[in-house]
Amino acid sequence: MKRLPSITDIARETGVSAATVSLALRDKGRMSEETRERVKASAAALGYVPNATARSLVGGRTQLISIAMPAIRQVPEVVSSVEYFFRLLGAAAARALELDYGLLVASPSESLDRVAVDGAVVVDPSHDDPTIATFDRIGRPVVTIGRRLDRIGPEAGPELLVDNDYTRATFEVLDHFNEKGARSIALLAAEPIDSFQQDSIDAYLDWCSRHELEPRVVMADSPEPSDAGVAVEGIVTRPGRPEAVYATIDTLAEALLERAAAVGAGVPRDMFIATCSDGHIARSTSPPLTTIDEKPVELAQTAVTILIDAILDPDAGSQSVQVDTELLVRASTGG
Amino acid sequence: MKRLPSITDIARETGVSAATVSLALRDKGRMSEETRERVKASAAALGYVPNATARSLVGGRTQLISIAMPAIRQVPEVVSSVEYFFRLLGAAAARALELDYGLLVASPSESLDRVAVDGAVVVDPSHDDPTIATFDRIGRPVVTIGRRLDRIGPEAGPELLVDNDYTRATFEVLDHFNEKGARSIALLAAEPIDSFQQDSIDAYLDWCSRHELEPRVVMADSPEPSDAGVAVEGIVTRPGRPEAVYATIDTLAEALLERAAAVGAGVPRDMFIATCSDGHIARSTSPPLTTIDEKPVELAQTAVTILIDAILDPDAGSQSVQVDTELLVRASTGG
DNA sequence: GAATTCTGCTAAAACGTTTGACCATTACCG
DNA sequence: CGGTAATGGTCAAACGTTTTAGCAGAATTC
Repeated sequence: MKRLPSITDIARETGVSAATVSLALRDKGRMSEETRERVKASAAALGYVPNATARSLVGGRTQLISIAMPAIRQVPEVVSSVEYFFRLLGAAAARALELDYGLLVASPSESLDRVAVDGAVVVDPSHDDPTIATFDRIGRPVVTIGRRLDRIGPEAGPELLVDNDYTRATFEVLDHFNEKGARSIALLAAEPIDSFQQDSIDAYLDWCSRHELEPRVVMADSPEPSDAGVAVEGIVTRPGRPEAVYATIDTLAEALLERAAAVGAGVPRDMFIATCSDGHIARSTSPPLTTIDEKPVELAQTAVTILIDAILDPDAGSQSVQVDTELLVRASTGG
Repeated sequence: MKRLPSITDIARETGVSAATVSLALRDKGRMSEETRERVKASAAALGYVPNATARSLVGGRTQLISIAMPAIRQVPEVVSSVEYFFRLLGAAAARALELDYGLLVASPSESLDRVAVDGAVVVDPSHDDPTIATFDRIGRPVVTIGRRLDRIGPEAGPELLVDNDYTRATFEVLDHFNEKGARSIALLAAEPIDSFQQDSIDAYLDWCSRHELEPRVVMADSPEPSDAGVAVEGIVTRPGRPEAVYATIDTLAEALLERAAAVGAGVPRDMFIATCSDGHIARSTSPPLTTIDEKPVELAQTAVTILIDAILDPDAGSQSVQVDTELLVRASTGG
């Protein structure tokens, strides 16, 4: 790799010291306008580009943050809610760039063996995420999108959390079903259960007991349509078919819809369906699905903003922000 | 940000020099097994994490590469082919990690004002990409996924390119239409025309002239369904409706399919449709769409591999790899 | 028993930048 | 005209590593 012009080269060219060059280029320090201009001109002529590494070394900061999401590792296979994750990623990158940070794509479980980033965003953290453990230990901030299930030890830093209020969102769906006249409501979820699904299930059970309805939670082996077959079949078959189903994941709702059509159960005529994570799937089924829009763009923007605040002021305390979801009512629940 | 234990702290602890610590931890240099173990034990006890910045400064490499894709900036809006880009990104990150590199999400048009990465992958490069220009100038390798439209100046480094053979892919689709008995075939594309669409159009025109068929290229204002209305309408209306349409983008095909259904034109009964970029859209329409699978995972893996090769051996020459597409025949062309 | 090789380690330079302390000059004040 | 202030810079340390050259002593060779 060829040697790039450095601050010292400019210094030699213009006959000033390296310190002056450094200051001149960043419009700091005291010097004559003429010197400053000469330095800048020389820098431009030489095609000088500041060396971020050297800058980081003295500054102690890399201006880099990372984002870890489970979905990214499974990408070669089918990932549910691709659109959700992609939006999350895109919005995070954009916000980071605005704040003059770079965004590094990490995978969870990758327990960084070198210090390279100033902080991390972790999406849907698992309970034993080694990245989080390491970051806690070395005192680098981590903001999670979705609740942390661990929170271990006194060494853990302040809690930085961005999340949707899934309890409220679930209530909203169930109330909507109720208003539309559904009396028996089932919930369809899939392994593995993350904090989001756990919250939804809890809220569902709570809601059912308040409304004195018999809860019915059906679990699929995975969000993939092929693995959801049995669970979906069980819901859709005739005796005991619920009047409404809230599926926690869009692929589940899609599978359910297909199966319902196959056995001649009309949606929304015979059954309502709603799901979480608005995206292409929900919009393009027939009928289109009523969904909870989780506002991934806001989630990511908020997370990055909080993270960078925490980097700039390490002594600031915990921060916990809830991003409101929005119920998008579509034809699958009668418009 | 609290000061982390450094190599010097370990040196003091164990009573050896910093150089020895550095060598010990990386299993290099000559020293007694006992010393090596003592150093490692001390490092572990102190919770030492190597400082990547310092390492980069002396090594001249950051172990970081970036990936730029147009789609990432448009993410707050609707992005066509989300799945394609997400897979590209995920596969690139995974491959980079395997090779001990970090992947930075960049946006095109962001003309890096500091040197932070060792090389870049640019997806669907535009003709005036400032990132590419800068990288060329400072001698950092860039591999593009999709042909470069510029290639300016003698200073430009070797060409590093990964691409699908869209000519071949387009021929395959058209031959498939032909075999199925379609006589009039239209092509539907959308502004802005990138290298991929240009290749497809050229191939289409070529194919038509060889088969002595009248070509019919229809352009939409953008890939978004809302902007494609007029173009789609023009194709679908009765007199002169083609027997088959190849839409270069999946959202176009989807819009076309919907409009066809609306005017009572059955697919595949009255018209065949095929599209590019396999993804959820193509799989879930009814009927499902015949597509060209571009193999994004392979594209990204290859790109990252080539890039890192070029970083490790800057004097190696140009590299150009074609990744084979696969025609996935589905119901929209009669199975 | 002198020359050579091996072993185990260290010193110091280098990477490119930032920053705080300092130092000449020249200008200004009363 | 002596003292203070402003101007326009420079010096050197520091950031945490890697790497090359070298050195003292022990072991081996002939």
